Amino acid sequence: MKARRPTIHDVAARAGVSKSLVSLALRGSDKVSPESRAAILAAAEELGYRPNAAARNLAARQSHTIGVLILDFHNPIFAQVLDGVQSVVRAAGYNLMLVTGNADGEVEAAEVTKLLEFQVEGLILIAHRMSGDALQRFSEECPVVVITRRDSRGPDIATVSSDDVQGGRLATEHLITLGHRAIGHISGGGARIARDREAGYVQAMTAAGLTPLMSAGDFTDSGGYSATRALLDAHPGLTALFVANDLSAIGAMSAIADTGRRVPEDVSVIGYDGMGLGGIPNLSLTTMAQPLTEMGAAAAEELFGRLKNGSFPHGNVEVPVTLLQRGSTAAPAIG
Amino acid sequence: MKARRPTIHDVAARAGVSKSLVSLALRGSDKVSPESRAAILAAAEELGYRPNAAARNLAARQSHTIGVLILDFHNPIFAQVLDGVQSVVRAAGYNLMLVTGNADGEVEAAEVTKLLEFQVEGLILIAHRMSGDALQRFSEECPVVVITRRDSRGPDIATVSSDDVQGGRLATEHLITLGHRAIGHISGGGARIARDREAGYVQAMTAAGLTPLMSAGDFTDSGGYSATRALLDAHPGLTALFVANDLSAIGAMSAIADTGRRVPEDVSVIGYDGMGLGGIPNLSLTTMAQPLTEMGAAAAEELFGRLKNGSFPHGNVEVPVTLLQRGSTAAPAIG
DNA sequence: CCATACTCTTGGAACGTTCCAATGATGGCG
DNA sequence: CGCCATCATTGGAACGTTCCAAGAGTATGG
Repeated sequence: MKARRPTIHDVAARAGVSKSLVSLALRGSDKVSPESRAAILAAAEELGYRPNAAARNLAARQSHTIGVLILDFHNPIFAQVLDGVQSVVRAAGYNLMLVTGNADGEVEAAEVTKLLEFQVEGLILIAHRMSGDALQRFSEECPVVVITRRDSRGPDIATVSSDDVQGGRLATEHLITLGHRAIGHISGGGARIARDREAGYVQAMTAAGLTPLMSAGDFTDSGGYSATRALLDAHPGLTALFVANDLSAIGAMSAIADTGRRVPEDVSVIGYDGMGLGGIPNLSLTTMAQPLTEMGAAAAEELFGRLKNGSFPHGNVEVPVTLLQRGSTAAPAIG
Repeated sequence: MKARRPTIHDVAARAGVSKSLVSLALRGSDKVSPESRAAILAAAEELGYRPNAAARNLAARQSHTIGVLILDFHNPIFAQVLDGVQSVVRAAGYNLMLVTGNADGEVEAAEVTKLLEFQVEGLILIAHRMSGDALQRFSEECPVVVITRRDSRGPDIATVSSDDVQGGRLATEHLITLGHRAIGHISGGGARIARDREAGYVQAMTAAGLTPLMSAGDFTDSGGYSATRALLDAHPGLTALFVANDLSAIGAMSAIADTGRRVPEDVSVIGYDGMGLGGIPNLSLTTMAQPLTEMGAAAAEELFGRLKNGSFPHGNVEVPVTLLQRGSTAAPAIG
């Protein structure tokens, strides 16, 4: 079958030097004579030599690798966050190991465990569903930065998040200001962030003397669709909807269309996240926007600050959510 | 700072056995006495022992890991493909290492190189932009399965793809059958797949005696948007558009809306891919659908077949594209 | 001309596992 | 009672690197 991969010894033999010098030369040390370097590079090239990362990490006792957990690849907002993470990590010359647990806390913990077995030097969680306990245990082994959630804190845990309660409040107030009274909420389920946004909604409604009307989605497009169908069946008089995230809001708008209503003429819709797709005028979804790519970059900066200087530069970064008014919200029809 | 991580030796000492027995017990061998097993498990637990993957892979001379390259995390269709890959890989008890080159062939090659340094046993490319040469070289080091592209073949390369020329033809013929004559095409740029779909479009148009009218996008939503604006400016009389992929089609629909036209009353739009979001009635995008998750699963099956039996079960899998007629296409307005 | 410094190079000891051949203990059987 | 098979266990040699202390050779300065 396939021949054994050439090792550093093979390169050394072919170049007529010791393995130590090959190691030095290949890593670009300046204490290798030009002739030796040339011979070594040529030998490596001819043999098709490829260093063994396992051996390198083992011997060097460090991996130069950051582990990243992504909540869900189907939601494009996480790709935007990942862009920010990746640019900083690449600039620092580090590697990235990327995993997902498909929004299941148990699977996530198993995947993160694998990352730790690979000796990652730090962990960035682009949202997650793990228990506080699990997170705490992981943070004892390497520094952790959590994006979007802020419920677990500690000396080895940094967070990059926004105020979801406030965001939920602002979104609801936008609808109230437009003149809506019958305002529903499609929640994101039991997750922490979902409950915060929901709490903001309830606060704003209560403060305005209005009755909260809710239906539970799950942050997915199809979940948003069915929750909206249910809520519209129960309360046909709704004129506005605050949906827990943009992906669900896309589903909600479909549900609205399917009941013969128009957006925003019959029902206004505001989402949450500021996803790229939402920026497309066609969807034209009014939303509470988070600076997604910046959040990813900030998380990576926190981590490298910690890796270099022993402590997180900020520890807990709070980014603003801003109302991005587009075409899916309007004043209610008179009557 | 942090204490040195406990090793297998520490566990052995604490359990009062040899390191070899610990290794055996931890891997679930049946030739370890129940008492020893219990003692070892307890010791490992108490010390918080975590095996070192680098050492394991080095000593075992295998990584039990599959490398996966994803073209672009922003396009949700690849998440669907990944679902299929992941389910098969997990069922086989293998690990996954996931990378992306942000649709840049050079970066992709660099990322794949890192995967090979980690001794991945196989490679799945969920679309890619690398040169045939680069691909060939990689395939000499481990078996490769390419999804969506079929232009590189060889004994160590399998493909899972559909007939993009045919798909482009079918999409165009759908519009022709509806009665359209002024049919434009928003292409995906110079990539192989893009050119194939474009070729199908040109074939169908020519066969029907119609003039092809094209504008180059780049498979992204914003690229689709601007290419569509340009094409509509140049040819205001267009009544239908075949767009190279769904993500671009979403952008195209926005552009159409921004010029004051409606879909499908003024302009029909057909996309390509069958992305999940397209299934939402609101977007309601007619599309040429590929069985995305199945394609991912099929790719993984090919790879494991090769790993187990030395040869790919099929080598080149062709999946069908089917017309998924939804609300974005209709007969042209009379006049 | 010798001591010193500097440049380049080297062999061996790690790193934390797995694998293997070998060892000791136990029990059944003729 | 001795022999053999079976079972549980062991130490040492890999795996392919990096790191380190030390060596060889050459130039520098007194």
